[in-house]
Amino acid sequence: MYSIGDLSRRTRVKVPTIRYYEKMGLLDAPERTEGNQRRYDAAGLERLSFIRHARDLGFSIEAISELIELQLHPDRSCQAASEIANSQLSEVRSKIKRLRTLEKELERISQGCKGKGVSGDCYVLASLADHQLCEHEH
Amino acid sequence: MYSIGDLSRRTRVKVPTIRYYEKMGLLDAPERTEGNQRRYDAAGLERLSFIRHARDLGFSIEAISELIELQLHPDRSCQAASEIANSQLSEVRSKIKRLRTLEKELERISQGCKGKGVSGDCYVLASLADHQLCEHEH
DNA sequence: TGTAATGTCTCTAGTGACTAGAGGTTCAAG
DNA sequence: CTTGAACCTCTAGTCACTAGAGACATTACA
Repeated sequence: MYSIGDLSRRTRVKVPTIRYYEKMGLLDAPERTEGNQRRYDAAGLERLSFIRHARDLGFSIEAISELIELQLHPDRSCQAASEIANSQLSEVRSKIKRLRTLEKELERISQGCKGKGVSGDCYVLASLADHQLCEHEH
Repeated sequence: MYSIGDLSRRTRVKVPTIRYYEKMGLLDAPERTEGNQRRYDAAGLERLSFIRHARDLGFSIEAISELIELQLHPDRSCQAASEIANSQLSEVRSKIKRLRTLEKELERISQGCKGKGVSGDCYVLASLADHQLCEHEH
C-alpha cells in the first residue's frame, strides 16, 4: 500500500495534483487509514502513471477520462481512442505551425534591434506598433 | 472619437477584452460621455493595435506592459525591449521543440492503432499505460 | 514511551487571459 | 419619441493546476 507521497515520488506527480485528479474523477477514491489518510494499491499507481503519461503528451483531462473509460472496457471498439489520439496529433501539428510563423516573425523583429539604441528608434517597438512591417500574417 | 465598439471592430479585439486591458493597466482609462460610456481617441486606437499585435505574437500582458513603458520614453535605452523579444523568441523555440517531440510520439502511437480493433488490444491505450513503449523522452 | 519532524487532511483562493451572463442604462436612427 | 442596439458594472467560469492556512496523523529516533 502506498501513501499519497509514495505515489507522488513514484510518478513525479505532485501531491495536490493527485488529489485534484481524484476530485476530477480520473482516479478512484482510494482506501483510507483509520486516521483518514489515502492508501493506494498497485492499480492506483498504474492508473496515475497512465494519466501522467497522457498529460505529458498533452491530452486534456476530459480526453483522458474517455481513454480511461475505454481502458475499463477491453471488449469495446477502440475507434474512439484512435480518434482522440488523432485529434491530439492534429492539434499538436497546428500549434507547431502557428509557432513556426511566430518564430520567423520574432526572428526578424529581434534582428532589427540589438538593444544598443534608444527606444524611440527601436525596431522591436516600431514593428509592434505597425503591423505593416510584418512579413507573415499571424 | 471612437466608442468601445468602434475600437473593437477596427482592431478585432472583443469589447470585454478591451475593458480587461484597461483594468490590467495596458490601456489608459479613456474619456467618458455624460452617460458614462468610453470614448477613445487616435492614441487609444494605436495603443490597442500595439497590444493586439504583441498578443498575436504571444507576448504576455506583463511583457506588453514593459514594452509600452519603453514606448512612452523614447529616450531610454531599448535594451529591455530587445531582451523581451529575444526571450519570447526562445520561449517559442522551446515550445516548438517540445511539440515536435510530442508530434513524433503521437504519430507513432497513432499509427499503432487504426481504431478497427477492440480496446483491450489497442496500441494507443497500451502505449499510454506503459511508458516503456515510447521511443522519445517527453 | 515521549517528542519532534515530517506527512497528510480539507478548504479556500490565486494563476493567465480572457469569456459569459445578469441586470441595468445610454445612445443613435427613424 | 420610441425602439433596439450598444454600452455599463459586477460576478463567476474556463483549464490544470498551485499555494497557503490551520489542523490532524504517522514515523523515526532517544
